[in-house]
Amino acid sequence: MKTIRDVAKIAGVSPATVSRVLNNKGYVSEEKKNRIEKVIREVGFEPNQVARGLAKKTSKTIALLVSDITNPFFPELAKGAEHIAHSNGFSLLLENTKGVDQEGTDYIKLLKNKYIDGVIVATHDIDKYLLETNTGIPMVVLEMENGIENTCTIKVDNFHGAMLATQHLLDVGCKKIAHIYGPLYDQTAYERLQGYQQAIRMHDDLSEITVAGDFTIEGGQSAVSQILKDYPDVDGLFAGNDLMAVGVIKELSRLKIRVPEDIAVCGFDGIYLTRIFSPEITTIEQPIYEMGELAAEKLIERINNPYINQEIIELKTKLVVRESTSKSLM
Amino acid sequence: MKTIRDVAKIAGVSPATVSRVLNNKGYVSEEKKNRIEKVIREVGFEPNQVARGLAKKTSKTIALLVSDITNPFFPELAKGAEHIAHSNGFSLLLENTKGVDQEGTDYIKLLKNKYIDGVIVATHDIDKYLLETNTGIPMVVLEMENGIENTCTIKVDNFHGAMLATQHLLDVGCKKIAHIYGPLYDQTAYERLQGYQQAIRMHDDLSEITVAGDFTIEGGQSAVSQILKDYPDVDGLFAGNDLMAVGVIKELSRLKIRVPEDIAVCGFDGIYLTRIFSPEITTIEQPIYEMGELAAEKLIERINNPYINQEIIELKTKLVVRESTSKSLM
DNA sequence: CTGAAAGCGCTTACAG
DNA sequence: CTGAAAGCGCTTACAG
Repeated sequence: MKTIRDVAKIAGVSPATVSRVLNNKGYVSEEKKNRIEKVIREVGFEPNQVARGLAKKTSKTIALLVSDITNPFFPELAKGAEHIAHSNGFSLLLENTKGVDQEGTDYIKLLKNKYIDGVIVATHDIDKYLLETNTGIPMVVLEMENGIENTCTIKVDNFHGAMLATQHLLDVGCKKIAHIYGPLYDQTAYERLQGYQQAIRMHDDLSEITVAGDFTIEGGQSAVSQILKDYPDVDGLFAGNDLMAVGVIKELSRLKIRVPEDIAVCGFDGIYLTRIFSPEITTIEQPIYEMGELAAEKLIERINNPYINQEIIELKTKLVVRESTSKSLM
Repeated sequence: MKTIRDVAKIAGVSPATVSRVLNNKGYVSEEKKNRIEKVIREVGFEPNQVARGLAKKTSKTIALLVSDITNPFFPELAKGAEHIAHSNGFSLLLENTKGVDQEGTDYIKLLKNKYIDGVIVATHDIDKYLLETNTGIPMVVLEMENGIENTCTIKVDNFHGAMLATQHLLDVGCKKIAHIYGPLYDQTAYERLQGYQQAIRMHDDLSEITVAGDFTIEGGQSAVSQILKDYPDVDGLFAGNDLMAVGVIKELSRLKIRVPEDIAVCGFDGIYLTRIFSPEITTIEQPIYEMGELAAEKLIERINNPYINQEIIELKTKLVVRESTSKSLM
């Protein structure tokens, strides 16, 4: 491996001058600049990122904290984030936080010891406030917050989306609609529940039916029997996320209840699975890949300018109608 | 942030001695050792990984190269790899190789410039031989090779698995079984095709029906019409991977052909999707998560001892029978 | 057993 | 505009 000293020697200049052209900062004569660039190309020199990192306290890498990469929401997000990271010369460190290190102290250490330049937090497993105050590292938080000092929060209009979902079920003729909500410490789950309730309350002849789920397939499955026990005449189910919608449909299929003829089902998130499942699942779609890209963009913006204040970005969701609610198409 | 000098000063020793206890190498008196460890704990000292990296030419991170993390095979693999990486103090860098940088020169640069300690290659998008010869970095290759000098290859017995799948379709009463194979530059696809052919040839009354697919859902979908055009009486389909099996079932459902009553379907891989799809999909299961773990273990073994020779590990697959072939259960 | 010194490969005031 | 020097925070022969 060539070093900056090798380049300097060949070009007949000092390492400092080479460094200047590498970083495009400080004055350097056109003539030397050309000479140095030529040598760099000829010997195939690439600056050592670790050495540079030590000197500049940077690593050109950002971390993505997700609870569990096997949850299909996250690969899409990760791909979007990685795309933008790469186009800006950053690498992406992947961390699964589920089941590890409650307080996040290990992550704090990691981020600091490796000079990680920024972090995208898409998990509830660790304390974001602690992370922020203890590292001072630029941060973008996804999907789950009311905003944290010095960070950018990216979320979607869960409330509105949930209203859309509920209204859609009414539109296709459902008379009795239940909602399976996610864990309420998750802001997302809470807002969606509120949206459902609001939509129901706008109609005097409807009443709320809600049951707790946990955002997993199994949660969706077991919620079904609970609902049917008390409300055997339910004809519409709005699941708080797509994974639960999948569970719901599986369970209904097991019970020989037809979707959407007997019960129409709508999910939330827009993970790829809703498109390939059979029946294809109606859902409130979030722009997941784009959220990943935006998160990385905002993060890099903050890395380049640490003095940006708190910021909250709310993205639009949209209803995507598919087989699981297409009664009229049957 | 405290440095090793701060610790040394407080403990009344030299930085070199602190370094010795940090690395647990070289002699240091019990008394000083205790004193130093106490100070380290008290001030909460953590060695700076970047500085250490520069001195030792290491980064305590391994890279995982996958073609596309949104392909459901890879998150499971990544999770397994990350688990082992973390328990050994390594971080995981994630790289999606699809559509970027054909020759892999960018990756070569990245790996060298950041002192990446090792790399798990689970993609066809870049030239592994080039990678090996140009970086000299420890490498584990997945699923796709006959072995490369100085690397560990982990694969499954695709041939045997494909025979199992085909035989299983025969066992449940199929008389006319077609195989949709993946792209043949993929060793995996080739071996599975061979396994299918071998199983068919063992029966005089059967003949081979094969059609090319591309390991995607869409590929599975379009293969169905091709097969049905020429062989309308097909009653068993063995898809070269699970994604194609999903496509096959979706297309059959669209054509109102029942699975498994009219046509039984078997996939290959054992991705999580086969368990949650409806109908649940019979498949030849690979231990994906465990492969991720094993890859990381083998890699770390090689990082710690660079003189390990070429190695090929073949794991067993197993048949998992589910609804898509359960004719008798209907 | 221990410390001073040099080195890992860069960057960045500083002086000229 | 340019170079010598010091520094980023560790590690590792080397001498004692």
